Amino acid sequence: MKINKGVEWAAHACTLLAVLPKGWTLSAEALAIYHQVPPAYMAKQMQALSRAGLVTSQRGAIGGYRLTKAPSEVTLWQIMEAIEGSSPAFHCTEVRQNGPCGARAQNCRTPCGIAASFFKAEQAFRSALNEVTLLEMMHAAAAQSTPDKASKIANWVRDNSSQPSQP
Amino acid sequence: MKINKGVEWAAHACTLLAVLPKGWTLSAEALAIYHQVPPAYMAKQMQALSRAGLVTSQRGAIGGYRLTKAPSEVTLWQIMEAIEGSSPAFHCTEVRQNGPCGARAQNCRTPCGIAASFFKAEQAFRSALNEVTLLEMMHAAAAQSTPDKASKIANWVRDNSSQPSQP
DNA sequence: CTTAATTCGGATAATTTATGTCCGATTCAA
DNA sequence: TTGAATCGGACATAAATTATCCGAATTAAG
Repeated sequence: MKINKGVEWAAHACTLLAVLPKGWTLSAEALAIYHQVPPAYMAKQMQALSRAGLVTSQRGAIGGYRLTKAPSEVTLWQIMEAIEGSSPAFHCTEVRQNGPCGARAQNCRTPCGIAASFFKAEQAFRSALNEVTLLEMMHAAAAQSTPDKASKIANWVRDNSSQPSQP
Repeated sequence: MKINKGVEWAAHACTLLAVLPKGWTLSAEALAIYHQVPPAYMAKQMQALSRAGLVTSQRGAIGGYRLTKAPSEVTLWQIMEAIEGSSPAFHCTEVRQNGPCGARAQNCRTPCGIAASFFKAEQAFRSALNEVTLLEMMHAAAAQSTPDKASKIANWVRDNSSQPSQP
């Protein structure tokens, strides 16, 4: 069981987008440079976030991404789900129906004890991630940051973000 | 994020070993036939369970596997850990130290908010699996079984298990 | 209105991991 | 001694992750 690297990148990218002035955008390339990760792959994660509706993309000359919702309305699970999909990690292959003593399909309407336990555990996992919002991650990052670093970030964001004209 | 197929097989195998008369064993091949899965790959999972100490292997003629502990002392997490290993699913690559605004390593002694949240969620996952014992899985399987199937299993186990001599 | 610049987005390779197989060395009962 | 069975590693295959490329779309500027 391993969580995609893209989930980590997407979470950090969203945290950075959250500190952006309202209406401004950061391009996928800028996000890749900021986090020092492969640009094309970073772009792929952003596209997944866009498909999931967590970010809005702005095309064209000074385009980029911005958050769709307020940071308090975005959870870590939503970000992970956008990248990894929502299918369960434990995929029951109905082993109980196999072999010389296999059960009939008609007696397998409800999941077996093993599958049920894994579903429950995964639900606990999702719930824990759903309780963490982007706002809290921003605060956690700010708490670990130094004043020096904070201004460095503010300057970099100012120099690398853009404000598309409003329609 | 996907859980190895072997985890499911190992869980079912342990559930079957749990109904075995005390001291008797089932070979990896018998377990593979019972669950209708590739014998060599089933054997690989059993070897992992053996390394983890959950089952005891008996080599030689009429050898096989038996549970090491009582079913009430074996949890679903122990089985999963034996197959998948205990390394976390979320591997933090310390993205915060990268790029133009990267933090210094000396300021990264504690995990960032994102990594901490994932660790917590994984802990919830593990705890949920740790609360499910093999005994409960036996009971769940028995509850879903029919009298007809129960005797079928009993007969099959009688015909395919063996009782090594005690030292 | 045209052009050039810049972006997103899907299609496409490369790499890593998971899955599945095979065979010799070892162990034990008959 | 022999045969049966396991263990463990080495070896193929399939799948998923990781990474890259290039066209279509969009927009600012000339």
